[in-house]
Amino acid sequence: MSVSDEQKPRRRQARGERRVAQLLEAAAGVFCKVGYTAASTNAIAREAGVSPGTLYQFFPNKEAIAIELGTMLHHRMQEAHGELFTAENAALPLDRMLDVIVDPLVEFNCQNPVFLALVQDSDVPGALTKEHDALHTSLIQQVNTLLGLRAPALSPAERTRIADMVFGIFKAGLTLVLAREGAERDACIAELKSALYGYLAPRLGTEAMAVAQV
Amino acid sequence: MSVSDEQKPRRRQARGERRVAQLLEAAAGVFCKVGYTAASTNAIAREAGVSPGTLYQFFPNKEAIAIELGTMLHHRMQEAHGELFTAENAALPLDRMLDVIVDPLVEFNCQNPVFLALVQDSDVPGALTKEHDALHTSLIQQVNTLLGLRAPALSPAERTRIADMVFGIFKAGLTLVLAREGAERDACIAELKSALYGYLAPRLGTEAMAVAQV
Amino acid sequence: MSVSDEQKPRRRQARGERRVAQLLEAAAGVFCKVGYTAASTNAIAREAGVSPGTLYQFFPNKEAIAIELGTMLHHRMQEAHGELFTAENAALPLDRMLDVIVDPLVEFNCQNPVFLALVQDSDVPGALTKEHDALHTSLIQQVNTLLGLRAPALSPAERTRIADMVFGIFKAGLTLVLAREGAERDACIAELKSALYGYLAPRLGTEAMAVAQV
Amino acid sequence: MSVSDEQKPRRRQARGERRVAQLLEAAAGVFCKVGYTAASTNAIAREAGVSPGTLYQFFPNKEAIAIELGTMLHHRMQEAHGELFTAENAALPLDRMLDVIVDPLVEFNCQNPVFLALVQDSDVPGALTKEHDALHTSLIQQVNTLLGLRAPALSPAERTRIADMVFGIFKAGLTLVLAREGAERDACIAELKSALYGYLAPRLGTEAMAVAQV
DNA sequence: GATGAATGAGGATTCATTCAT
DNA sequence: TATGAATGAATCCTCATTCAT
Repeated sequence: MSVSDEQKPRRRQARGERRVAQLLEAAAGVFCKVGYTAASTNAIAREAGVSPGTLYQFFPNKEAIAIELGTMLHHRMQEAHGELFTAENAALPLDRMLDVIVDPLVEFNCQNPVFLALVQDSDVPGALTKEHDALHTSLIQQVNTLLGLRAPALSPAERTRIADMVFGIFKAGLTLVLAREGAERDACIAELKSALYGYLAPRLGTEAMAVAQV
Repeated sequence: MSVSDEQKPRRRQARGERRVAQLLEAAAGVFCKVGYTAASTNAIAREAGVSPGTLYQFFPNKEAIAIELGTMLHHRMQEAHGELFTAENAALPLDRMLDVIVDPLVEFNCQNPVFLALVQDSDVPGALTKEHDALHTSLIQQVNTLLGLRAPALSPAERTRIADMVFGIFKAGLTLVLAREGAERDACIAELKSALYGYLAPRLGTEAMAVAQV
Repeated sequence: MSVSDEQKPRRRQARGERRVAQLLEAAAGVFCKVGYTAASTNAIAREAGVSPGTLYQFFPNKEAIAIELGTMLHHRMQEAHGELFTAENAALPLDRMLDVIVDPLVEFNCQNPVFLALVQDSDVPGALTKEHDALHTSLIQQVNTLLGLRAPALSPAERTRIADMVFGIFKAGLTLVLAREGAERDACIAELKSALYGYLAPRLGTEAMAVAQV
Repeated sequence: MSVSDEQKPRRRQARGERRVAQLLEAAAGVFCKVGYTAASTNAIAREAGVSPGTLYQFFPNKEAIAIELGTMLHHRMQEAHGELFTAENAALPLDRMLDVIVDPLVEFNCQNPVFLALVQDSDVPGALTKEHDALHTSLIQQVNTLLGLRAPALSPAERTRIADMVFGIFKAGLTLVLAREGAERDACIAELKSALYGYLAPRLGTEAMAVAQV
């Protein structure tokens, strides 16, 4: 088949994908401004400069927007910073490990503040379903896995608890970070890392680990 | 004023206060179930067993309910546990200090889970105004003061930052605590204290302080 | 308790009941004009001269309006004409029985044409649920019972089938009747009775029955 | 005109007719499932596996689909069973006549249940315009004509009335028939014929007629 | 004070239809 | 032709708030 055979369909898809991107961006803005619950699909459509009907041609309902937005952010984050919760990183000295993981995450969240908005909805009861929670769950799972690599002696229950706590501290710190700018913001980032360090040092040790050869 | 002049109003006040209490309790239930934003005043009135009109005889609008609920919880907490952020407590060894402050706070929040719901709304943009934030602000201020007592060398900016972070960690931990029960919950409480300890130890020192005589 | 004790509540109820009546009447009009499916709750509210919100203070949804309208018509019919499917009537000569039963039914339907509109919805798939169907079911059941009195030899299956058919013929005839006026209408009524007579005569006999003494 | 001039259009017509058939079949399915009013053109297009735009390339609006579906069914019926309302059939003994006419009609409707759905819409006010009614009208006209052949003494008004009634009874019976299966269904068909027999016997006589030579 | 009826704008979502590609 | 994106009015229904009683 010729190129044009593929281009025509692509253009159609392209228009749709552009719209989807546009809508997700608009949704991001609205979610940031008023939170998921108070965000109205009409407002999102308006922000995107399209009619309500158009929105519903791409998303079956409001929650689907949040879910897709979450997925997209997840992808975007991995594209931007690669995999962060790796065995290599897990083996670094604790302070290095935190730098290497927290800095990109914070950086990403500063540029995509919806991320936090979405993830905080997980703590508002009734707002979302399990699917919506996928982003949240997946992130905690990654932390959990990293903990397993770094401290294999921890029981699964302990690991889960620590992962939950780490993620909670991260969200809390991120909230502060995003509410500040400039030097204030940087100080906050340092504070967050310090908090994580203080919490994790007794559990993970501060030294680099010997890594198994591959 | 004559006795009767005072009694009639008093009775009304009494009835009114009962109503207010009734409504606040109902609001607490609804806020916990669906969050502030999604809570409807009609639902609150229904839960309280009164008509919507009655609700509006005691509160000018939905936000006022949240505000007053916050105030009430604040009072109730002080009644239940006295002042926690005292100079005496500030002088305790860090682990004791955390026990003495965190345990009652957690205990109180387990019995009044709206507290967290309200305080978390502070992180949802658009949901509330400054007034609503009073509870939040006041609590952070108390932490701030305690930090001043415990570590007078900290700059105000540092103190504010640490207080914010401490409160963030506390909210995060509390969220986990309230989502669990029994032994799981207790382990979470320990985790929370451990996180605070790890964060604060380098800043506040772990030893008891010599207290100035009063 | 004094009379006033009862009157005050009554007045409140009275306003509501007036509204309900008003809304049901409006719904009747709209259902007649466009059918149940195409009828919009906003149109009903508009027809009743109230806001959409008011409608929903009395009915939880569109179907409930139809159900209540059906119930109300059922009651109204019994008030207007008493019980028609009685043992006495069942014992009359067939032509008399039809006069005695069909005439009041037709009369009632001429004054309440929604009845037919509602009952015909039972034949449109997807339009209604079981509850909505109650009116329909109950009427057929009454025919069924009458058949049992008149022709005890019929098997239950036969009786059900005949009742269904009788009701179907009745609806069909009624549709014709309501579409005509004056002498044409009267001729149609005669036609309907004639159809029922021709159908039932071989099954029920045409003579009066000996009735058991009471 | 050259061959190619005709072939291209022909092919298009051919493709078009396939599309039309596809769409009509899809519409039949949807109308049966939810009724004409609740059927959405989007749903029909989806069911047909084409886009909404395509649908509107063949039909100017929703009603046109119903109309054309009616026409198509009409043709299909005549193809399947030939002309039923003939002078020969009119001359048969009444029970034979009913067998000969009703059986094929019922048979056809069992295989094309949309027919009934469409024809019942004629009784839902507001749903359709005169054009939509063509199917309905034409069928009644055929009954009317048959009555004229069988009972020339009837006045036109009487004939119309009887034709309407016959058609009403037929629709009512058909509704019952289609709601049942197997032996139940057969019993219903017998019931329907019996009802028509009882109604028509006094008007048409039961004996065969002498037919004029052709 | 208390009630509950009333409001009407706004919520999510659908739909018949049109249009650019 | 076929597509599917686009529309915007209309759907059902909810909500914070007000008002007559």
